Amino acid sequence: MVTLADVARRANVSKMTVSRVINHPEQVTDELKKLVFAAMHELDYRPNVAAKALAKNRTQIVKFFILEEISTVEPYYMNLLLGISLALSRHQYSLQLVANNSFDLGVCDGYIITGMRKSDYEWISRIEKPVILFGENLYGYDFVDTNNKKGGMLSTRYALSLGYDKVVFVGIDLKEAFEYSRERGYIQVMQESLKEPEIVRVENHSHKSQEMLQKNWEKYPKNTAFVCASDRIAVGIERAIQEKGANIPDDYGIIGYDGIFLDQVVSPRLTTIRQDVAKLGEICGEMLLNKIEQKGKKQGFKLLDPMLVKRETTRRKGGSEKS
Amino acid sequence: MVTLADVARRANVSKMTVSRVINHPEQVTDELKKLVFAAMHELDYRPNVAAKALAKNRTQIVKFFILEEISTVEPYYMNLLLGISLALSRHQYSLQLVANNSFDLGVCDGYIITGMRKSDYEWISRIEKPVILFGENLYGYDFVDTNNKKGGMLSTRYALSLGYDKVVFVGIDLKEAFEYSRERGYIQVMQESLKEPEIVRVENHSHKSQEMLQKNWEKYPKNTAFVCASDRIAVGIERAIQEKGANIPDDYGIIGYDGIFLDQVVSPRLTTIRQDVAKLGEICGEMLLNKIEQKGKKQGFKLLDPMLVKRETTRRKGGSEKS
DNA sequence: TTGTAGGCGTTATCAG
DNA sequence: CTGATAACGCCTACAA
Repeated sequence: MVTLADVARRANVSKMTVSRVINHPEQVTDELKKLVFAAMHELDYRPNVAAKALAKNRTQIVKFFILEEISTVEPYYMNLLLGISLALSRHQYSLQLVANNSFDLGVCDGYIITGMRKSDYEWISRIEKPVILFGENLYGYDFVDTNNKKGGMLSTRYALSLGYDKVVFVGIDLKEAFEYSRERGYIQVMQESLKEPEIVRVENHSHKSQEMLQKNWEKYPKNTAFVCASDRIAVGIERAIQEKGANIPDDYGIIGYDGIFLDQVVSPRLTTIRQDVAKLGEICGEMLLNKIEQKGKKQGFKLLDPMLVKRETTRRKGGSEKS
Repeated sequence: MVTLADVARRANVSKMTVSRVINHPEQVTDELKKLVFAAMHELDYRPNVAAKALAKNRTQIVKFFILEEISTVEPYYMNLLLGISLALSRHQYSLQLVANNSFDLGVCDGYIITGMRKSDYEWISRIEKPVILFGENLYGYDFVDTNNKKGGMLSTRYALSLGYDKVVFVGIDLKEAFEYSRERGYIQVMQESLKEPEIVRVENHSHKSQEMLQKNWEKYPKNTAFVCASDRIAVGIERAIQEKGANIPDDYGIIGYDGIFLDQVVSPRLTTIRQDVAKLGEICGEMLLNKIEQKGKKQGFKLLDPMLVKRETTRRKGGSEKS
């Protein structure tokens, strides 16, 4: 195993100079830096994480809390984790996952928390180490999310542009910020278009949205588009329409939200709002590492713009659009 | 921070005695052990992972390699990861995820690898640190999986018991061990029942199995059951049958394989073979930790029995069965 | 069975 | 700007 000392010997400097080249390069002359880098490269030096952690009184571990029922967790979480892990690895951090509401905080340098609901506010506020939330919130916690309002605007605007007469928002029956933001985007675009918003909310299960539409079928005449707050909901809407024998996308349009996995596995494939979840994960990781580095300093929030993915549950305007 | 030294002082023993109580309790008298445990408890002592790692020349890190295209990865991987992480955490290990075929092995104590194909054999065999595969293989690597043959037998036997006349196996178009095992289970039960096996293979996408069935619809008369090698495939089969306006489960039965997420999100809900993926993950983690502890000693393999989950894509025999 | 001394690889601190 | 020294908390090896 190559250590700092080996590199130091090779470069004819002290261990401290090597250490500084790594951690405080601005304190070292360019000349020495060059020498040291060369030596590190020749010897293929890999810093020893444990030693660093010990010396700095760190763990180099981040915990990822999933507060939702794991069975209802969206499949895109896998991508989120990949992104997080990527960012952490770059800084020699690694990951522990915590689910099932085991409130044991354990030993680590910081937390990424997802699926926070109002009721979690209290105990999260007690955590002393740095925390970043995945998912927007109104409690002042630092967070990362897609721009949910923009997502709602994107899909609504697109539905209107395709000439659907009635555009209904099918939301998730949760009083949470991300949901309100998507609805706000919908409402804003509707009002700008001088249309009356119409929102219905269901649990985030395909069978619930399916049931909702079956029961209220007569409320939705032909030429209606359903702008949904999740792909799960969109899938249920799609099934209900198919059951009625109506035509998708000519009579009815559907736009989902999430764009990972589920959208691909139905037929016709969902037009949806895609979030770059892996990227979001990366940003989460970086933000947390910064916060750790800065002794818990507030980081604010970061919103990533979502994209519209045009597929088979909405009409074509004509022209060639990507599938 | 409470250290070994603090505990030692409190218990009026040396640091080494405390260390021994933790790592080699058999070398310490019961009397002292009691004292030490009491002291640890009173002080809420938590061992410092970094220090331990440094002293033992370990990293306390395990890498998880995903060799499949991440976009085709099954949603159940999230549960697998939770299981792995749980096992690792118990032994103060943490996790790094690696995807996108970045062949950088990095620094860690061992690897869990999933999605290995024949072409990966070569480079995996070069890895010096302990490796456990998730997914059965014929190359002598230690692995953890469900009993795929048993899974194939379970679903085939159930289909036959429900009186479906023809029972067809819709497999995944991959020359891999897990697929062969599922097929073997199917074939064995068919032969025991003096029925002719009939196997068709498609890519593991719902649209592919759907297409297959659309094209070959006339081959499958009423009273056929499709035993599928994945829920994805089963979902496509279900859609194709519905398109034809045939009745599920009376005219046609469907049984999937995996039992996480996808089975719940279609309608009617899939009868399927469920794997306890989180448990599998836990076992993976434990097996790897053992292997690390035993300096790379061969661990063999561990198969977990899958379960049949009876839902709505197969007939009822009568009686009350869980949904 | 228990204790002592030394070292694991890194970084902070202080001196030059 | 660079170097020597002393931690960081634990474990191995050896001594008692």
